[in-house]
Amino acid sequence: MARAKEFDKEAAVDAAIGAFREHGFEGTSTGMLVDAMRIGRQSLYDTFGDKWQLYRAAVERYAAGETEAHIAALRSGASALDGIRAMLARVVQTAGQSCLGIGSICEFGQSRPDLSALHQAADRRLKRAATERIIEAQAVGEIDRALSAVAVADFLFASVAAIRIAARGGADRAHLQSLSEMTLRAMT
Amino acid sequence: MARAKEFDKEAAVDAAIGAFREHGFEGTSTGMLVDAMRIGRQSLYDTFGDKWQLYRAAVERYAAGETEAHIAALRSGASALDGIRAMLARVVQTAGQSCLGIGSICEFGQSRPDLSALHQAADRRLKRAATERIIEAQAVGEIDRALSAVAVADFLFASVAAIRIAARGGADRAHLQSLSEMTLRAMT
DNA sequence: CCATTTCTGGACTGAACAGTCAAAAAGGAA
DNA sequence: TTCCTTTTTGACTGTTCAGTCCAGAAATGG
Repeated sequence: MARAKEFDKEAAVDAAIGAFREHGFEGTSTGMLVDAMRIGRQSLYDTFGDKWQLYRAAVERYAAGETEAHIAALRSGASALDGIRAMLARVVQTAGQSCLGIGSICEFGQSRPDLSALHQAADRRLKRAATERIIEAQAVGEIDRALSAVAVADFLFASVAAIRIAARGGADRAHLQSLSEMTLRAMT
Repeated sequence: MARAKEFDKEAAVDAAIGAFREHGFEGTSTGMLVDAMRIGRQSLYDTFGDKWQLYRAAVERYAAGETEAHIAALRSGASALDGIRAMLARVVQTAGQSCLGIGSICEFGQSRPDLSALHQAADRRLKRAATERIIEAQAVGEIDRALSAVAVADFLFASVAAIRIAARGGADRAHLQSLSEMTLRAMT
């Protein structure tokens, strides 16, 4: 055996997430990453390969955490609709920090298949969970039965993106709250 | 007097818009701009100052054109609601190209006041026009009178952003169509 | 046709960039 | 301790970047 790593890999990725979400991939230099992650330059390259692979690792970890939080909120409510409300409330509350997922999609669109694959995987997981909860809500009449549950789930996460972009553009809490109310209105 | 400019400044900015909307500010090099705009490197610096000023000019012109198109669509319909439908239909149809406004907000957030000022100006103009039309629609009962017209306008443009991001993320026409229908559902 | 200005193209500059190297330091196993 | 392996550190490399400079060609109006 030999010397053990001094830093925590996941904590380092979290720090990278913080840098990338604020400045994007192109706007974040390796110097900024080294500073933010508090590790040596070589450790970065040894551990993650290169800047792009680190970015992918950051997007993947961010997506996993965000997906988990969304699903936990969805399941938290007493009723299914309460779960959806809780999810939107969390989005409004945390909208002060920009979303790495949206930033990544805006910056690269469909031009990097390896990145798109990460987004699609998170998206599927998220929409499956939401669709289940929406069907539940429809069963008890909390959400209009005439609507396609999948279409409602699509709309729900499109609205999450809308709220986050509005926040990034400078909208205040009250405006975001209003957007989330309109979102709920569309489905009930 | 002396030689007149050979290239059309506005056409050059349009070409810059094409480059910036696809790759963002940081992702677009001056070399790419010179190629896209079909002008000499020196002409670019003589005419626009530097890369950032060119970017601002691009965002400004893009915002002006997009605002104009949205307002024209809003006013095109026989009824006010038809105008809103027309606007959303145009957004769905043109969602194949990424939006420079959204890209710009995602990339820079509130960190560049000169950029934020451009966005705010376009936003105000757009929301004023939309609010007028929404009030009109409420008067004839096409849109729920219980809603705040301003909140509906906010939601409408948030939904435009949502549709465009969904498209950038790979959603097909049918999905975007469904999002626009849900948007209309929230206000009627 | 001359003076003036602009366009073009390429060469250039200093800074910032992503990524590498090699020596020093640190841990565990014998 | 000694030896081997890995991490760390900071200096280093070649490239690309934004922006400048220059010289010649082209176009306009006096």
